[in-house]
Amino acid sequence: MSLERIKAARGRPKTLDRDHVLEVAMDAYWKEDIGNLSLNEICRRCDVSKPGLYREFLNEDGLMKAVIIKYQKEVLNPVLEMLNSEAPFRETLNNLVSFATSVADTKDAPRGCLLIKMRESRMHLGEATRAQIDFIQEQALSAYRAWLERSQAKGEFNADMSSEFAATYIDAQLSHAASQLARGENQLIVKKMLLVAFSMLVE
Amino acid sequence: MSLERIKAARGRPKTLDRDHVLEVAMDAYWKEDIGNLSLNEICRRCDVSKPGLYREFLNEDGLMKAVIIKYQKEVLNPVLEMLNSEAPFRETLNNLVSFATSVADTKDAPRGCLLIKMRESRMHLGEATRAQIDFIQEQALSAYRAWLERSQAKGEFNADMSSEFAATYIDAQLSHAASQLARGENQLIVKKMLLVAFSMLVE
DNA sequence: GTATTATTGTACCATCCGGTATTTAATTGG
DNA sequence: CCAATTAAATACCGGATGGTACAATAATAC
Repeated sequence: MSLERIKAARGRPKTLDRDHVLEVAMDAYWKEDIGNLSLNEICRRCDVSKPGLYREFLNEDGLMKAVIIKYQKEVLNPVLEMLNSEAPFRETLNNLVSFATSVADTKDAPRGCLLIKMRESRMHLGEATRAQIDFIQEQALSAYRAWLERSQAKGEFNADMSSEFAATYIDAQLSHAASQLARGENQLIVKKMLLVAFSMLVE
Repeated sequence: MSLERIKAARGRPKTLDRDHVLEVAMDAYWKEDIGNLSLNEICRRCDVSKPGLYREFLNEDGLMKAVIIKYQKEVLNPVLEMLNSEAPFRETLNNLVSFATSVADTKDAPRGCLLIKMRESRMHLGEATRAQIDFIQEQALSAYRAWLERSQAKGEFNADMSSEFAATYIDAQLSHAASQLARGENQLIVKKMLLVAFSMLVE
């Protein structure tokens, strides 16, 4: 029995495709200049009226927050999963580097990391989006830290620095690589720089 | 004899203070979000009418180019001068780090580097400004390179990488530090990270 | 004093922005 | 068939933007 069909709602049927809007918006924020991307433009691109968008997401802040949450689920969480692997420290670190500097071969694929882009243009974001970004950031930092401490315990990571500082350093370098890619810099050079920056972590 | 007085120009005497406008604009672009700083706002702040500003600088692009040139003269060139010193490699590198992470103790002093800020918000800039930024960037990279090659010749720098790559790496790390400072991150942590990132260059 | 030259600021232009009031359309419940 | 409900899109709001037309002003040249 039960919710095969959800009771056939009351009023005029909804035609707005929430997921489609989020896909278009995520792609746009990821590839283009966040501060110069208007709600109007997004409405145009996914053929949705402005009041429709406001009904669904409340306001621009709401849309952006929904976008970053989608990004978190689809892109960031899989990365953080890598940190739970029992693979050797070196290997996981290399995986991180490879992942961060990988670029889909499609010509107009997004480059860099949407989270980092948003963090960099913090001033253009609303309250809710900012809060969500800070939350994700904290989450990531503690994931790095836990991974580093596990590696320390296994004797695979023993650089002369606190796990907290190392987590900050790794996050900073990966973020920097992401912005370089977003700015269009050469993928191989960026990767080489990351490896140099991490070289003292692996003896 | 001669140009004690410059011939007392013909028409209505100019009252617009070009230098004052440039000071105000440089300060503003340096401290605030470039993409959200309108010409109107700058006019308001230095009490100049909009047509006056357009007459002096042609357009927004012209103003920004004038600002970055002023910044180059007053801030960047002195840094590049450091690279001509005959001091040991380590010492000059440390000077670079200290300079990059120094923050005036005044509460509302600008943080980070205007050049890097502009490079990061490239999309908000006009043609002329972009060209000037690329020019400065090339200049800086070859200054780093020359310095590295001189240090190599003196046997003070011998990391296993080309001087070109090392120059790119150093520039990237210093730039990253500048954006972190601009974003308000802790000055001491940023400095510590820079030192770690450069640790493999000095043995 | 009058023409010439150059700089000034007011007041305006079209365009876009985020956000909303309002009317119209599509459906269910009775 | 008629109310109730929900979502739709048009058309608008005030305000900001980059940029300009234009008349007023202040000086020199003659």
